[in-house]
Amino acid sequence: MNAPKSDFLKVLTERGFIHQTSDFEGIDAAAIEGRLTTYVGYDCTGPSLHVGHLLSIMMLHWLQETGAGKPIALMGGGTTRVGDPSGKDESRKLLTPEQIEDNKTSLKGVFARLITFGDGPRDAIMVDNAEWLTKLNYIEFLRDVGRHFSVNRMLSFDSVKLRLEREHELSFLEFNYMILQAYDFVELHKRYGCILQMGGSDQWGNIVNGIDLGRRSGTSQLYAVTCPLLTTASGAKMGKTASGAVWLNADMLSAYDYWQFWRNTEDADVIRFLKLFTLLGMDEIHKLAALEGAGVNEAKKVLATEATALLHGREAAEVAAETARQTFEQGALSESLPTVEIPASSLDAGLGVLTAFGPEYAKLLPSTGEARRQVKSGGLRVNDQIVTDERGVLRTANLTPEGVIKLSFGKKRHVLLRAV
RNA sequence: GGGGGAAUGUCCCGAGCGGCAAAGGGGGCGGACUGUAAAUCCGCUGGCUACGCCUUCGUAGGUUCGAGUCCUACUUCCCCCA
Repeated sequence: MNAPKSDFLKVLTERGFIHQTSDFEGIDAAAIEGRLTTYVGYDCTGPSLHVGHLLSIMMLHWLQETGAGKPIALMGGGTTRVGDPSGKDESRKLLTPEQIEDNKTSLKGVFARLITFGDGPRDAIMVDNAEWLTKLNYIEFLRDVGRHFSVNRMLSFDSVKLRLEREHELSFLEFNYMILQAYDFVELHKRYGCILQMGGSDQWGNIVNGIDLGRRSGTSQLYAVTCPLLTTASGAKMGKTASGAVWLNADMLSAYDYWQFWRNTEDADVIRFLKLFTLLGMDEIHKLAALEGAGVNEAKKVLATEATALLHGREAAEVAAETARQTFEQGALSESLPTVEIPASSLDAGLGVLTAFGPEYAKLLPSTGEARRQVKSGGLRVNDQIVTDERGVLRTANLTPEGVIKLSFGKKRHVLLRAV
């Protein structure tokens, strides 16, 4: 591939967003003319998106930022009713239309942080494929769309092949997912002149299906861009913290925890992530790249703060950074650590340590059994004192002058219990 | 249509003569070492009102003092014959 001429592809290329493209020159030309109306689809399977989705949202951001075209965030209100079989062994249990609707509402907020919505020609729009998918007539659909798909070929796609090879059930319902996604692409072209679909590298097959369907239905040339699948340098799938997925919604994962997630990046990933997940200029990133040894920690802090600021706002990011500084660098007690309120009466009565760490209170551990094991391996601390007695009890006397009890699990996770 | 196999700890892979909370990996978590990193080493890896109790081996029954293990039926998948 030749050097890109458009700002859009320049940025995407130098920041490492591109895994595969269907026609680099063609996309480049359309971007220069500013007519690269582009969509990315998001399923509504959960109440929040997670870091894995962030990559494609960033691509939409750059699309808009460089004036390459109009971003379309497609909510899969319709396709979610079918379920994408990609990469999963089991069928997901079907969500009710109500759940999907709730999820959709919950997902929306994140996009506005990174792309500008509105009515102008370059403003982003959000559409829901339920709008057209739920109105389809089966026989008509089969005749117009179904005839363009070869089952022989569909069977060869990874999403399908994986299930078949592993002897797992693949329902006819899920089998149709890729057809619907292809149809979406063509429909978005008809409605909004959309000519590019972006997505994760696992979506390549599905996107190309859409391009093929477009050609056969007489649309103009459609394009595909995929981004790499996110993994850490040591090969692990990215997007999990110790406490679970890295959600983008603030009510699912606090700004502090989000900041911590980025702070704990492996050395080898810092620069790559700065390019992908922050808006810092390349020259600035190159400066950070020069840091070595323990100095890399400075780059990690920048990464954490910038990434958090994008999603949760600058102020929340600064607070998270400061909380971390006090907690980790000074070993002091920061009152802005995640806090759980407990009735003062339960301290008067005495609260079992194991219970305090468990799912009812601090939620640092999933069960008291797990808490018990952690006591044995010295992983729990109360006010920085290692817990040695699993039958220990927290009382009012354990409250610090600030009126809290600091519970720590491992070296990195801390929760304050505040008596009220 | 006939014959032969398979399903195990709800993260995955995988052993399991009738006494089994069930071998071993991987992954995950904790500890040590570090820099809130990686690599390495050690420990842990069903639940609970906890020297005891409860729930787990595809589903439902049965035999037995006792079943993951034996029998019957069912479900799903694989292989061979037609």
